[in-house]
Amino acid sequence: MIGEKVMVYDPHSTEARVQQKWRDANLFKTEEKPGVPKYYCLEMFMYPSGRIHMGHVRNYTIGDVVARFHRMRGENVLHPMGFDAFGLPAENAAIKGQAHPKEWTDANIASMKVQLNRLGLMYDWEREVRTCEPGYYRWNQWFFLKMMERGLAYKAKRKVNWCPDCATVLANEQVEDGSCWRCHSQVELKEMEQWFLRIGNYSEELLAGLDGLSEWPPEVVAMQRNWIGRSEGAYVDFAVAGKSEKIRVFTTRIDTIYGATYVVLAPEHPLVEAICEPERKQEVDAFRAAMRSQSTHDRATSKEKKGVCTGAFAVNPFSGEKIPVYIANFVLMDYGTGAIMSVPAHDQRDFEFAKAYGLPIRVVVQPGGLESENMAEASALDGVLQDSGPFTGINNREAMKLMAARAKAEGFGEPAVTFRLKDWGISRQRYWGTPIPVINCEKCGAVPVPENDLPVLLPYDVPFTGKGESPLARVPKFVNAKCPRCGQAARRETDTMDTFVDSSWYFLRYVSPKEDKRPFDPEAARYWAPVDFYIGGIEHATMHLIYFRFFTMVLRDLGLLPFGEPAKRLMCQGMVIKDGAKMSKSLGNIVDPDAMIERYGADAVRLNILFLSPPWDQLDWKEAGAEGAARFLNRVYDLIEEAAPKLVGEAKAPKNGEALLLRRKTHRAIERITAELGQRLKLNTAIAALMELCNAQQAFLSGFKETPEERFALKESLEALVAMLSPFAPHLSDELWEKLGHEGFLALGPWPAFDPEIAREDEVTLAVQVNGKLRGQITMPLGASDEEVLVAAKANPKVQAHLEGKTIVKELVVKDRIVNIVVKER
RNA sequence: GCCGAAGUGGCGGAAUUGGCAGACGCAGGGGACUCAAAAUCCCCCGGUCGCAAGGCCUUCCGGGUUCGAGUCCCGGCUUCGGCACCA
Repeated sequence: MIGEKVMVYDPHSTEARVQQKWRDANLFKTEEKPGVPKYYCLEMFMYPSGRIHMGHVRNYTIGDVVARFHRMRGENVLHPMGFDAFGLPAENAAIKGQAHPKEWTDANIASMKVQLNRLGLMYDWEREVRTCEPGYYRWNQWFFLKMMERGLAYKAKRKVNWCPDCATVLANEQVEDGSCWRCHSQVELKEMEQWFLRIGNYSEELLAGLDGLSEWPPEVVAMQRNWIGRSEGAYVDFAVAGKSEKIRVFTTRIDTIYGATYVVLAPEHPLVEAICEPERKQEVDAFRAAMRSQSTHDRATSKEKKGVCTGAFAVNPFSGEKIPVYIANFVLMDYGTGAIMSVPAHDQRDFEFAKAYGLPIRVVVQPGGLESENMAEASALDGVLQDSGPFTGINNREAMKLMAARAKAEGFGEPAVTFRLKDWGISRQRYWGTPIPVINCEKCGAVPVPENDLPVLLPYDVPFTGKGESPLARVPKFVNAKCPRCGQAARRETDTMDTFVDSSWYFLRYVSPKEDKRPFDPEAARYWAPVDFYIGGIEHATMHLIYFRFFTMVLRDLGLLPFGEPAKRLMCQGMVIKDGAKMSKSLGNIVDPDAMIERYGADAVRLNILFLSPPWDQLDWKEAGAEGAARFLNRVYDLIEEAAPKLVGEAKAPKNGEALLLRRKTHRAIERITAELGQRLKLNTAIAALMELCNAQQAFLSGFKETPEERFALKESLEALVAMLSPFAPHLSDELWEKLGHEGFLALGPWPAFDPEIAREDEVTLAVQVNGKLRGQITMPLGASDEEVLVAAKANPKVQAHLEGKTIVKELVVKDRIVNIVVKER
């Protein structure tokens, strides 16, 4: 009975006291230690929105547990935190007149740091990175200049999302169901000059690199693969009858080219003007205008195939056949060549369009029994070519290669690979971001700012109206500049960079955050990078995590890094929801971590959020669970309080009895928990194992006989429990470690050593089945022979009852596990 | 539509990857302690038949492979994510 205890532990005073000790000892400071194995544990840094939420608590607690575990095992752990401090919410606060983005951001960071520290997270704050500081963003500008030098950054006119009411460009993320997220007016497409980074140059490597990411979640790898969207096929040039123009199409099914019955251009295709017959011009112009005014959203969601004929005819280079040229809504300008050959018999979209406009359908790939006249849908099956000139009778897969080769040989096409991944548009008409380091000169064009003039500082005093172009355009001191090339008056670029640029290389800044001559110290980077373990939300699978990989490859090609992949292992933690819905202000179901900590203490909050489910599963937050976690911590506290005084005295390793059994349980727990934390990362079952060990210790203590053997076993077991609890509940553990007579901090170890000799069972319980049904259990020495096991199994009365009057057909023994006796009626 | 993940007690979830389904915890029921309550401690807790011993059923549904399937294969249903006219 432990029940008489009056004093229960108070998490608040304990946590405050222990944290003070950590601070006094500067326990979380990190530096390179040559020769000591390093471990770089990184959680995606946070946007300083003002308050942390349960998603942050989960993400950062997972990272903290892993970081602490590795540190306890003697590795040199880098575990930094910083702030993704540029971005729209800060600017919106300014537009609403609340505060300048800088003040708003700084205040939020200050309060969020307090919240993070309350959780007891092991961060080396001397390495903190804030992307809105000139010391950080100047390197964004520097990378941009390097990319310009290499032709990886370029300016081009592209269509962007445009909100007519706010008179500004919106990022894709700011378009909600085709409407402006702020004023809800319909978003239009507008052509604007934008800066792009040539991520497309890295398509092949980004794709190939996925094969090496064996420690990334397969679903993230799959998402990236789809996003990159590699597609093998061929370009084919169709001459336009009676004109000099040629239409280049991209197709993955060149084998079906004899079945092409028309050609379609995207409405925006530059050739439309030139090839359109005069009598069709009016109709064509009207259609193009209609497409132009249609929102991105409407165009993407309406599946109806619509188009008009241009009156022109294209010549099939294989057959010489003349087929009509259309423009239609389902052909996109920004994929392939913006033009397709249509084969209605073998492509569903082409089929639908042909049906709607009465165009011929012609089967050329015959899988067997297919008739052009009565098809209900297109056929994508393989087969033998028919009506295909010299290729008739050849298998279509074979024909693909032959036909692409022929196109190349005859000069009207070539094999080709296209990607869905598009170059990365980084221009934002915003204030709170990295100024793009370019000066626009009437004579010299877009001229890079000389390296020596970096950083291009973001001016402080700007008008925040929320209307029109970037607020920077209204700051004459910023805009007016001299062309670095010719010295004439020129205009500074007023767009700022997408904030995904900031987060693409922050992991490298942490290795030498104070460096001011270079973005990072290459020596330190060689020591710490790449990241060993990276944790964040899956929502970044095709955004941040692609940019992050792309930047690493570019930096490698700039000679700054010896590797091209930024993170070895990735975990995406699951979303935290409440009552089946995502936590949000509008639903009023936000759980405030501060209130939870107030009630149960940081240790209990940490333990609870990890115990409820595996880290990668969605988690429905239950407040009741925190009570369970707090209860467990209290039990551990009581246990140590009661046991500690009894541990003083002679201790000797037991050879048998209850004490040996406790040692066995202890070492099995060490084995299990070490594997969970080191490899599997199912932190919930690691906690369950701690609870089981604690239960065993309580039972042991209630019958404690205070012999040297029992003392030895209990002391070892309690020390293991407290040490293994410490990554999860670091405050209480440090306190209890002291009660057990130790000095120092558990963050520094030791992690308990596992002894397989002690963990090994000498007896096992085997299940005995008859015809696959459990009928009894037998206890045998470990490693008992099949014969011995069968004798014992058949001697078991419950088993016997089921063998009586039957013939044994087969006997199976799985060593140390199970016996199955198969019988049939006599 | 395509790609991916998942479906186990009242609930969150376990199950060493083919070997005793339901660990650990939450909620619930019963008891102890208490004048009483809280806290704590002990016992029970998938369904069903049975006084009991015990039997039968049970991992979304239907088939299959196997001595043996939550786990593997085929077909279907449901939920959640991602992409979405990508030629």
